[in-house]
Amino acid sequence: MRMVEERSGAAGSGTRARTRRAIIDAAIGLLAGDPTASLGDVAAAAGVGRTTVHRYFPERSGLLTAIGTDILEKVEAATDRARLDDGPAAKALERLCQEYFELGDGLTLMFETPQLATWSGWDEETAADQHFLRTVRRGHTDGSIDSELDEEWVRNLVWSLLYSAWAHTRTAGASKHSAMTLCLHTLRKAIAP
Amino acid sequence: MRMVEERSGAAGSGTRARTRRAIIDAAIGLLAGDPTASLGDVAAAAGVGRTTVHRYFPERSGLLTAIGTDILEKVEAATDRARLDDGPAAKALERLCQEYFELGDGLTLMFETPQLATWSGWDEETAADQHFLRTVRRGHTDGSIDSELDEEWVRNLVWSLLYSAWAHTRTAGASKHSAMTLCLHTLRKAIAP
DNA sequence: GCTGAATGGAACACTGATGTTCCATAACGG
DNA sequence: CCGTTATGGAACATCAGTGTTCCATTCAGC
Repeated sequence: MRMVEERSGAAGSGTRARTRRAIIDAAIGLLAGDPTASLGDVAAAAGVGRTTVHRYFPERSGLLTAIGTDILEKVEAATDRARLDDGPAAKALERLCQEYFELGDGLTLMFETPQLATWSGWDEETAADQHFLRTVRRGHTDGSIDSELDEEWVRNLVWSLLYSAWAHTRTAGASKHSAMTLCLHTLRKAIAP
Repeated sequence: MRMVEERSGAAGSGTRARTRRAIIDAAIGLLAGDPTASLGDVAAAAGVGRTTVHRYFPERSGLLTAIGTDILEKVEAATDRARLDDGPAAKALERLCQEYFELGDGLTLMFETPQLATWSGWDEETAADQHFLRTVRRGHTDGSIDSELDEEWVRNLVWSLLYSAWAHTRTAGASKHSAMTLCLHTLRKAIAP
């Protein structure tokens, strides 16, 4: 018998936690390429049986929610690492850009997820989101960000550039580094006053 | 009996052409919001019976192909209207941006369509695409476009900004005009040398 | 090595979308 | 006004994905 475990996010016994991660990671990688992939495909990609997937996520929506939560956590962690409150706001956004870029497939998924499921956490104001918007406003004040660009537009812009950068590595076959360079170069000029 | 008609794109008799357009337009509007919408939903949105949809497009993929072709035509037309060869290349891109912006839902769909169907026409070099890339190169020469940004990156950038602009009207509830202003403002700064 | 937890696979019922056929009715056009 | 053309709706077969159950097997940890 096991105690309460299986609460909110993480799993309990080592084996279960590992299997759960394997499924979620495989699902993120697979759904980023094809949001309509079946649970059977996810199971195959994770290297487990379809039955096992259903054991961890009785309903498809449960898996989707778990993915959403997982990505959200990664976003929060990346935001923390970017130390948004240090130095000029414009520089902070560049650091954030680099951190977010490392999210990889999770990034792609965030663009396509609205179609996957009506995931409740997106439009809600997350801590990371608020911190971002606050930083843009700080940039308006400290003069490092063009004050003609309101916060929401800058947020959209950053996400778009990140998406473009990833697309650039795929379509133009560019290296991650050169894509990031272009991305930052463009961001810097776009938000400069 | 009807003659050859029904060739490549357009339909034949007036009534058929009108119904066909109604279905395609409804499908574009609907699929832009939910790419997984069923043919029954499309029929309802178009104000016709599900049977009629199947009569025009025996298979779902046929409808998807028709949509792709339709959007592609609109893109070509918009590109022509932008008169890319007139004036400084940077200004030409701004005009193009404005024209593309008017594509509306078609724009949204172009981002999500790769998942809808393996539509052959996307990666193929269309006339509009080549004209675009050529214009960017012209901008590198005439000094109106930052030569550190290669053609493909500028193309990705323009599409991203357009997507952002539309997203901005939805999420931030901005007017089309103010979204376009932000979009152009940002593009101008981003591509300036 | 032993025991319970974890897994894989087969078999099943269920659902929603797709695609087809047929017929009665409405609209179009000369 | 009449015949052709286009349409709507019902009924049907089919199919793929989902979710469930059961059982034999394997694995992990003590």
